[in-house]
Amino acid sequence: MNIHSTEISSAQTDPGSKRELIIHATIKLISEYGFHGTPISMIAHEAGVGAGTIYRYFKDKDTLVLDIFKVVNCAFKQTLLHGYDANQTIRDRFLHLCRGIFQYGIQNPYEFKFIEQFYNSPYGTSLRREKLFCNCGDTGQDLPLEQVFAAGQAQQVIKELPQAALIALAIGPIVFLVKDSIAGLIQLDQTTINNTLAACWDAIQQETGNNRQPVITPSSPSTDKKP
Amino acid sequence: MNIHSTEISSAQTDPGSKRELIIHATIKLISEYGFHGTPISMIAHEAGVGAGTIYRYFKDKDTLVLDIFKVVNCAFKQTLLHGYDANQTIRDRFLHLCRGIFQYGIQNPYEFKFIEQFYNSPYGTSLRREKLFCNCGDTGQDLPLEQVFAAGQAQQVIKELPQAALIALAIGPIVFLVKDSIAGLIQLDQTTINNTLAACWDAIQQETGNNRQPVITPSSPSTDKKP
DNA sequence: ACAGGCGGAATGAACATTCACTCCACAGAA
DNA sequence: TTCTGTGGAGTGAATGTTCATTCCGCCTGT
Repeated sequence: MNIHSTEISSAQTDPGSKRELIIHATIKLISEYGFHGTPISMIAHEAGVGAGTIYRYFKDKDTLVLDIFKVVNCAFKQTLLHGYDANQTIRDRFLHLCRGIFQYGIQNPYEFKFIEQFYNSPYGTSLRREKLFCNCGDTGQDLPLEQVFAAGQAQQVIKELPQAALIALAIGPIVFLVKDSIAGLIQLDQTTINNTLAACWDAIQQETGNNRQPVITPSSPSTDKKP
Repeated sequence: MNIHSTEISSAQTDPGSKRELIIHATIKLISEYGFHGTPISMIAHEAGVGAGTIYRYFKDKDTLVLDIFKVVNCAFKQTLLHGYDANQTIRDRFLHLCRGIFQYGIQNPYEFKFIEQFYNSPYGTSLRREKLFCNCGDTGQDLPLEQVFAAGQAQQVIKELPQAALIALAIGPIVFLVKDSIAGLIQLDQTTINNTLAACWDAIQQETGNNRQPVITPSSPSTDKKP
């Protein structure tokens, strides 16, 4: 068997093995310095292995990072689905998923920043464009958050905005805040998290009527491109 | 006079000059590939100048990027303040600033991603931590968005959340959406922008009473760290 | 002719990757 | 049990490449 295969064996999940040491060192360093900012020599040093050892487990630096991303991204998604109940209300399902992102980010700062880095890299965006990034066991269909939005819009509980905008309104603030937390710029307590999650819900929920204010454009007349 | 000084002279703002060509090439490439991902040779080629020429205008690669960041970041802030009226309502001032970010990002995708990259780099976060990043003519005081939040909280128009959370709720979705737009994943029309801005306001505004729902924590009992 | 901006080859440092070697666990012979 | 041969994990110096930076000669305007 080729040792470079991505098949999961006991040797590949045993913590303390060279392979796991390399993976953790890579996640930690790349989350901080980025792909091009972390030489193999630095990874080897952080992992406490020889540089050559890394090439016993991974074909090259690209493969190393790509393989790790797949594993970390899948684990992240699995975490979100833990305890997820499709029979709950739209709001509760939404809060469950968003809270999951929050908690994952706080508990796994290196993995969180690693995923972030990857998604914002040229490779990440091309993956996202081709929708190839969701083959971790799920069938390539919509993410649960997108299902919640679709269901919520059908029930007129969630605003009629493009999916991308809803995702931005939900995830954007969380990613922003978690990054600040990881950077040590703020200290997140449970109350702030709860209130922020509630605010995210306020952003996407469809109000039932009364005093909705229109958004007027004061300066620019109308710069629509495609109506 | 030292040519490496950051003082602004006519030679430094004339578009079409070697210096400007280098700056624009750097912004474009670094916004796409990041600092370590863009060699000087690539910048020289993109700018259509010799590699050595870059060192006639900038001491080294670090200085090049840092100098550009200062200029771009200041220009960005100036754009936001254009047409800003401190006598408007909290909501209108908020929308003005957020709309400005949106428009700046769409009209200046390279500069936008460049700023993003920088803020998320180790250098950027340390700058943010030390609050040194706002010396572009302003007096180092709070950003206008923070002033709006403070005033809004005093008037009980804006939620009692930490400033960092309010900023995340306001800017997070916009950054998220603009990045998707730049990556070509979505097409932003003015209606979507308006509705997203309104949703951002919904996220931070203090509701006047009635049916506020509490956010309950289903699984975790209470993981507060500092009450 | 000459001063200085400019390009790009030259330079040395840092990098990704390779490879000849060491070390160790274990199987089989004695 | 002890000795010995073997295979494969592990190593880090060696290799060739790429990078940031320097330097020198060309070329243009005066």
